[in-house]
Amino acid sequence: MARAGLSQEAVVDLALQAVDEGGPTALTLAAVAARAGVAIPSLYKHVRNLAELRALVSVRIMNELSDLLTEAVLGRSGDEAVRALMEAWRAYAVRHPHRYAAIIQAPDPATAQAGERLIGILLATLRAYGLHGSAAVHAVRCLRAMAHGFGVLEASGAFGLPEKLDDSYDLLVRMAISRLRTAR
Amino acid sequence: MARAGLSQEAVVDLALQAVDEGGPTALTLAAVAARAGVAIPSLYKHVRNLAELRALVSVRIMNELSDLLTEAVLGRSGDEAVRALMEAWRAYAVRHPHRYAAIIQAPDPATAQAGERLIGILLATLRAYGLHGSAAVHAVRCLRAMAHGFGVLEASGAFGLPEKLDDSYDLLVRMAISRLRTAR
DNA sequence: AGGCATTGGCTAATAGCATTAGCTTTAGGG
DNA sequence: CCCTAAAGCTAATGCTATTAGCCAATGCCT
Repeated sequence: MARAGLSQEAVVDLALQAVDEGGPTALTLAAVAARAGVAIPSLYKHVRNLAELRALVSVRIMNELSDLLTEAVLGRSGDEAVRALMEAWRAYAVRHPHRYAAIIQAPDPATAQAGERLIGILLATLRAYGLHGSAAVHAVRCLRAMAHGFGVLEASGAFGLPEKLDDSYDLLVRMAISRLRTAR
Repeated sequence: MARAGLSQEAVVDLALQAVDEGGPTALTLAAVAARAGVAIPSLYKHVRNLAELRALVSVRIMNELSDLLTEAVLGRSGDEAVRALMEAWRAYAVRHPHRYAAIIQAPDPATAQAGERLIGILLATLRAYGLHGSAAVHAVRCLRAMAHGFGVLEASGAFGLPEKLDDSYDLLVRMAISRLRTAR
């Protein structure tokens, strides 16, 4: 029998595909195996169990987001960088709502590391405001809470009113920026 | 055989208990039935299926939160009201992290209604700033994104650094308030 | 080239879950 | 006192993850 030529990478790819199409609850070993054209137990050769697969998916998503944020702040600084960062963040959540909804996982070492990378990007962006140490940490947490909260709510359809979401997000970003400038 | 004397209310009570102890994934018909001292299929006399039970739990949680927020703003207005509101919100998420994590559900009519009640409270609180119509809607969305984002991240243990979370949240609230005052 | 260990696939079996069907018993109102 | 509606039950189905153990393909080493 010809081998399918799977790998952990490939399995995670297919898992992401499943998430994109059916949301986080559609990430099932059966769905991934079907996509791979393989029997379910074969997946255990590449992944310890479903929990690990979920963690791997989460890490992949966080890294994807980190890449986009890095690209967004390249060549910018200060308010402009923060605005670009926040816009890129939301753009990712809007473009891949299901994927974004799958980002939250039980805390485990692998995802923690991916999360630290994300935080590092934010910290670097805030250096332009002269924020270091604890002040920067607090500011980063605020940016995360804002972007993540908006992303989660938007992705889950919690904003039902007809007002434009772009305008709401714009206000949110201005809330962040104005305080950052004075919080030096 | 003596009846257990269940009701939809009682089933939701037990479901909430299960969520509190084991998180959203612990909300299973088996767990609820065990708590009720009843066979699993008996639950279907009180609840259409697991999805409906989840929605009912979500509604219950949102209403609980709404009650707390209402109480928090009673007798206050303006900045003080917003600060009390945000503090109460976070306090709920901290006190019941698992419960808070179970709040997000697929959009359905019942939860939508509970969500509108929450939004109504926020809108009323913002009236003190002279915010009406669209401006108020945008501001409400920002408050929701901030409080919810922080709550989700804190409840899931995403804030690992030693800096005090109280201070981070305080900065977040100040970000909101300062812009609200000038956004009239 | 040939042997052989490693690897990646398989089938079969188990156990937990939700859901449905259909039966029995309880409780309470005429 | 009956008898109907509600609330419980058991049994059966089908989906899920997971484990055990088998077999074939791959590729390295001589």
